[in-house]
Amino acid sequence: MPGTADQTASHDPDRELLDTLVQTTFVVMGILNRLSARHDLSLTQLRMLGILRDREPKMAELADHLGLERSTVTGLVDRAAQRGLLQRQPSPDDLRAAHVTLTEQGRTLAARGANEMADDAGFLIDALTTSQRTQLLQLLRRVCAAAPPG
Amino acid sequence: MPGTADQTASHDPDRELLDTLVQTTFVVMGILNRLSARHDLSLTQLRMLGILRDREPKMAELADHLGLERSTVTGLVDRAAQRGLLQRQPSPDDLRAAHVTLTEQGRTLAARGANEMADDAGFLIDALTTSQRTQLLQLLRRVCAAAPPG
DNA sequence: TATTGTTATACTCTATAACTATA
DNA sequence: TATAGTTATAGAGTATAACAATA
Repeated sequence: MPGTADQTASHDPDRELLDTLVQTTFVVMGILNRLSARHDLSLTQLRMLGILRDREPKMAELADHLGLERSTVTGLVDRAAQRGLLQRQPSPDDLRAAHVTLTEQGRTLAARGANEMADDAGFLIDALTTSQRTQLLQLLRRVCAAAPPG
Repeated sequence: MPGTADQTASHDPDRELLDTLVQTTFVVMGILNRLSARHDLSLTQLRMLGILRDREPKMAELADHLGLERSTVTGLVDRAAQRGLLQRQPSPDDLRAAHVTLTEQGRTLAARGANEMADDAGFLIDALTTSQRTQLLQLLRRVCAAAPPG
């Protein structure tokens, strides 16, 4: 922070909190990236599997969840389907639409990812006491609640 | 009896905390992605500018900070240099090595990114009281402290 | 010999624009 | 006409392997 006309974290406590939140984001992203790579997945693919664990959205809905363009999702789904992780199911009420659903293999991999995340990221909260973990959970829930529905 | 391949967060509080941490990560990543895109930057490029605000690392060091391969960073630096955001400076002690340094333009953009982050992500902590913000900062610092040096 | 960085190559990710089939 | 999804295209991000120059 020294050296520059720093608008950085300096003395604004909110700024400092947001900086730390961003730093935390990169830490978790790194862990998720390595975890994904271990299974020959991108972070986006892993995230997609996570989303599909409790949803069977149409392509456009999936694109919304991911915050990506429909054409991008076409490719993501193509590659995942080619690996046998998911399928396109025709929609009963709309001949144009397709629902994306996990295969057994996809469901297994998604569950495995969740388990490995617990293993790989567990050390992050090792230094926290039980009550600190509870506190952090409450606070992060409030933060997520502020975000637009994903 | 979790015979029901119990999906999501179930009842393990640590699992639930990590899930929420991941969810928070995707929320912040989305904000950072949109912020970057607004300036025709990728998230990685924005992050690189952030790193270079208080460092002038060699290529290999920058690669370590980013958690990417040296060859990948060659391309990232090439494109950023072409836009006038940074430069390669020859190292005084090693003819092979090059230090990466921000240009004035790069420094300005990095500062602007930090400011806009405060604007764009501020709403995430709007619902928190002052003491909750302090609490969250302390907790996240502890989480980041557990991570390997970046 | 080992290290620093680049090049060559091959993917995946991503967006925009144009297209098709259905609504 | 409008919507769901794909295709075509182009560029960025990423890794692996091979290479040049320096240490």
